[in-house]
Amino acid sequence: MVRKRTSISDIAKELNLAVSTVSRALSDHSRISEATRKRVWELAEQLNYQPNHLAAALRKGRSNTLGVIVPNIDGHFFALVVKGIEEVANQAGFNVMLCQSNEDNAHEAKNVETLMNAQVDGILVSLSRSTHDFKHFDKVQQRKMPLVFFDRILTGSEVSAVVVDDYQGGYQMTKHLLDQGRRRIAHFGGPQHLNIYKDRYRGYCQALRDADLPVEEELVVLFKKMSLEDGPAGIRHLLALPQPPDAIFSSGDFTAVGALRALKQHGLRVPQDVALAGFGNETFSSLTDPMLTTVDQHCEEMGGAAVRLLLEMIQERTRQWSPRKIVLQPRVLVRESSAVAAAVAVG
Amino acid sequence: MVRKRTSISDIAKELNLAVSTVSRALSDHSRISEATRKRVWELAEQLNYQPNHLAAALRKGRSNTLGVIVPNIDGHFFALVVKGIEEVANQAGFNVMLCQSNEDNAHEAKNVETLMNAQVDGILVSLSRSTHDFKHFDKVQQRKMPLVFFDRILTGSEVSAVVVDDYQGGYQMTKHLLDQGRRRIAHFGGPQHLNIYKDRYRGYCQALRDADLPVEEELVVLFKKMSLEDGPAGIRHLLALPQPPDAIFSSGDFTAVGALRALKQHGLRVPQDVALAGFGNETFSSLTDPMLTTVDQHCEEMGGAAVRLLLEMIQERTRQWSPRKIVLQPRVLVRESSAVAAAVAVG
DNA sequence: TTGTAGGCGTTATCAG
DNA sequence: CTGATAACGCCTACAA
Repeated sequence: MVRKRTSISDIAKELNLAVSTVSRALSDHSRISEATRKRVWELAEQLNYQPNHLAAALRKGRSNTLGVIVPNIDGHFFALVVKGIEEVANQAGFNVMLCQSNEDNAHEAKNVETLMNAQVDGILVSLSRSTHDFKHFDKVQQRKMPLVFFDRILTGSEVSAVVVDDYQGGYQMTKHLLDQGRRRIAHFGGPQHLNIYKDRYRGYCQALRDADLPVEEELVVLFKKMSLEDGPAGIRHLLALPQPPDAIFSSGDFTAVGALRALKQHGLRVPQDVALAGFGNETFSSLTDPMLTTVDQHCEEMGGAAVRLLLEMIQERTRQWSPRKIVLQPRVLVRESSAVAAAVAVG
Repeated sequence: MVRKRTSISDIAKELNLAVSTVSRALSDHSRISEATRKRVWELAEQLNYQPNHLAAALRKGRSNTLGVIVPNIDGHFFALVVKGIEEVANQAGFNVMLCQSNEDNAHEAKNVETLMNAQVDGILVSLSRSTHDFKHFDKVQQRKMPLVFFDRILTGSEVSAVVVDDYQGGYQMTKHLLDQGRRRIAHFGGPQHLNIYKDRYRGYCQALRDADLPVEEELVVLFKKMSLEDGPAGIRHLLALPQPPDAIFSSGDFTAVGALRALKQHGLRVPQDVALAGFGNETFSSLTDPMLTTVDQHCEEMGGAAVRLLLEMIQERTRQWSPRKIVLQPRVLVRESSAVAAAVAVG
């Protein structure tokens, strides 16, 4: 007794109506007599009718599904962004198809293909760390498929995007460390072809300059992955200097925590000997001892904003969008690792 | 100049073939002359033909999409499970549609509707913490839509599922604490209608009994959410006892870390005064000071296994599946918070 | 080996 | 206000 789904035509037959009439009754759209509208709805309810979205999608040319590509989902940041994306998308009646690039360029390209084939109505992307060019997005743009980037984009690219003002984040954080009286501030940074790491670094530099301090090359350490393990490596480098730093601003929380552990092992006290600040407000950053000063990026808002931007593009009939950028202001969270007297949020 | 996507019939026209021939050539399926096969593929390539999956899905009655419902995605556990799900699903040519229930029953019910309407070929679910019954899954089963639960299921329910042997996890962890010489071991648990919390608790009880120790009611604290904030609350309760515990086994890492912080604030040393163990191997559990002993659940494997089970069900033509359960063995990770001499992984 | 025809479930466009 | 009919793009008997 395998029940087939009831379709619009089942209802039509039962009620001696034309399918088109039923369709209209169901979608409330055109002019329909209240009487038949009611009859149709009641029977639909009774037969537990569920519209076949695939058919509708095929007919209408839109699937009501958004594609999302993120480097990964097991970090705090993207998990929250995805949460924001999903929430807003669902509210607007869109489903979300999720893909992870695993920080891999080739995988990302495959994801793009997948989503295009799945006929999504638009794509949201945050670039993988190994992505240096846009060529796998060419097809998307040729197809005039709405495309919005978030957080990670290529430096200097002209695309629609929602990003955090990483420059401000880097600037404010460095300024905070300066305000604490620190003068030799080191920096742990990530790959500079990604806007986020580049901008944080730029903010750091500018803050130093504004304080009439030089940017000392030996105090800047750039990593490829900004992983936990990079922390100890960075610390080794810094402590080997003739004049080690009295503060470190890391462009990522993972590396910061790695550094924290390494500093402790070297017998240095945080923040007394070395102040430490991260970036990203990962879950664990408030669970370390001392708790890590970091920068919050409004992850969920970012996801929501990205979806709204994408939906706008989808709604516009003229498929000629000019790149539009939304910039969110980050927030410095001062915690124990940077302030001798623990303080509250700033900015 | 809005390019329409090229369809199978465009190719057919261009090559003076029937659409069916092209279709077959493209899917390599039936017997086709090598010559035309080649011609078709070449033109397809040249025109950058992309199959319209919606149409195929409509025709074949399967969308090659799996639906996933998780309580949330911003914790380590589900993020990793989803990663595993996605990986295996993609390899098998399936897309993943993601929904979060936000630990809310009503939201979960809505998610189910959404996925059914999206015509997914099967659904993977981990129950929200506020879900006490299966009634919103009735329709899924009526429709004979493949359904697999993972991790969180209702205690004693007969469904296909992939779970961790939480009983063993609880047992082994408690045994580990006993092996460390602890005799008054407290337990922080979660809602008992969920298998995971119930089984961890059962394991705890049995380990005590096997050591000829009583399960003392005052040492067992059950929480609704197992959040970070529950930790301090639990600690307050335990320290107010005439005879406080010398160890705590928490059914979740968050509560454990909250407890860790509270213990420190009370001037107690971990593990010297109180040994502490969590459950879940959250990212942060290895970043605390001391590092937290916990239980790893093979999250990604769980996701993969769940997908494989679901795919099996999808492939079976007879839509008469008998509930099948896969049980993964957890792994106790001994770290600083429970062992005076830090040790290695056990089990 | 290839072509013909019908249909998956909806929606849109015409008439009536 | 309602009905008939033609797509949407693809697949699959069945026929040639």
